[in-house]
Amino acid sequence: MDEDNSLASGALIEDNPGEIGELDGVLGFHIRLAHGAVYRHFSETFAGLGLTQKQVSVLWLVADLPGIAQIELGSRLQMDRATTMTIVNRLQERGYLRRERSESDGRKQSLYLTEAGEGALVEAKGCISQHEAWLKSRFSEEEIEKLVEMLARIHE
Amino acid sequence: MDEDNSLASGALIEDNPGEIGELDGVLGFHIRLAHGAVYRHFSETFAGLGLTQKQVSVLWLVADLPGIAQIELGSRLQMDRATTMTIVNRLQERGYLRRERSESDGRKQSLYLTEAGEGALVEAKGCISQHEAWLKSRFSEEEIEKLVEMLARIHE
DNA sequence: CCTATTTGTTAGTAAAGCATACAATTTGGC
DNA sequence: GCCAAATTGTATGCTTTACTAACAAATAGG
Repeated sequence: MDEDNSLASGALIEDNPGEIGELDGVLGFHIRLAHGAVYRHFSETFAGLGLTQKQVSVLWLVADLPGIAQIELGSRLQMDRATTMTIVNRLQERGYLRRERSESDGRKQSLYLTEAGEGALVEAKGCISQHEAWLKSRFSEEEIEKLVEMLARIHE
Repeated sequence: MDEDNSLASGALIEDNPGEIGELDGVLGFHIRLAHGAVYRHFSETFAGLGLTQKQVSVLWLVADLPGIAQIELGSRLQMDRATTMTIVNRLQERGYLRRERSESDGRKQSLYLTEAGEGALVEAKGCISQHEAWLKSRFSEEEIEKLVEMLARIHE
């Protein structure tokens, strides 16, 4: 069959802008060692809600920026338009999100949370709190701050 | 279509045994923050070689344990038999790996590196060195040790 | 006003990973 | 020694994810 040279562009850092520093919101971390020894902690936190991390991210972002356009949403979460479509579609089908044509620009869809969507986000944030409690049971506040600070340094 | 409740079992920790502590071999790390702000560094290190991390892991493991059975290899890298098959197949097609029926157990395939496979692994290790140099340009040795130590604590 | 760009949408594609089914082999109870 | 059960490898097909390409509607700019 085909080869699986499926790795990305080879760029060492693939990141996005945004603010670091809020302890509030650490979802997990993940280190790869060589030899396949993958040590990680992933918050599969949202499994109980039937939500993926990406979906929660979308809800969260729409809550922060009501009326955000799909293209802007996708860009902030590093998804292309097609991928954004499928995620927004599913959230809409579940009744968590609604679309409206933007008045100022008829090409754009303005996204808003429904009440159900707000409820789901509240639940998701509850899951994050649980996860953070777990994190804090293992690491001191200084350690986590140090970790976040180190991450910030990656992007300098 | 179907829902995308594709998350794993909900287990908070999904890990594997193995030794931590060798600075030698840190391939990258990756922290997820809420709200979709994903800060990470992944070593797309092997892209230039046309190898994925999993493939390198397989080569590495076979080099360490010549004659290892597919099932054992897959288990150590947390892949099921089918996934292991495809990866081993591709590496074999490229001439990096060869299979032999185990003499002691006719069900098993014993895996060995070819010379080409050893060469590829050497190259891959070179890439890791480069990556580590990058890491060390940003973090002190104590910081990395601290990081690895923190990871170890996750699994206690 | 006409062309180029942007945005959303759909459809098709490729890769990763999994479950299932099956064959060959080994193991264990009798 | 014999037969059922378990193990291992293999092939097939499915699901999920994410991408590209093609297209339509709307906007922007000369």
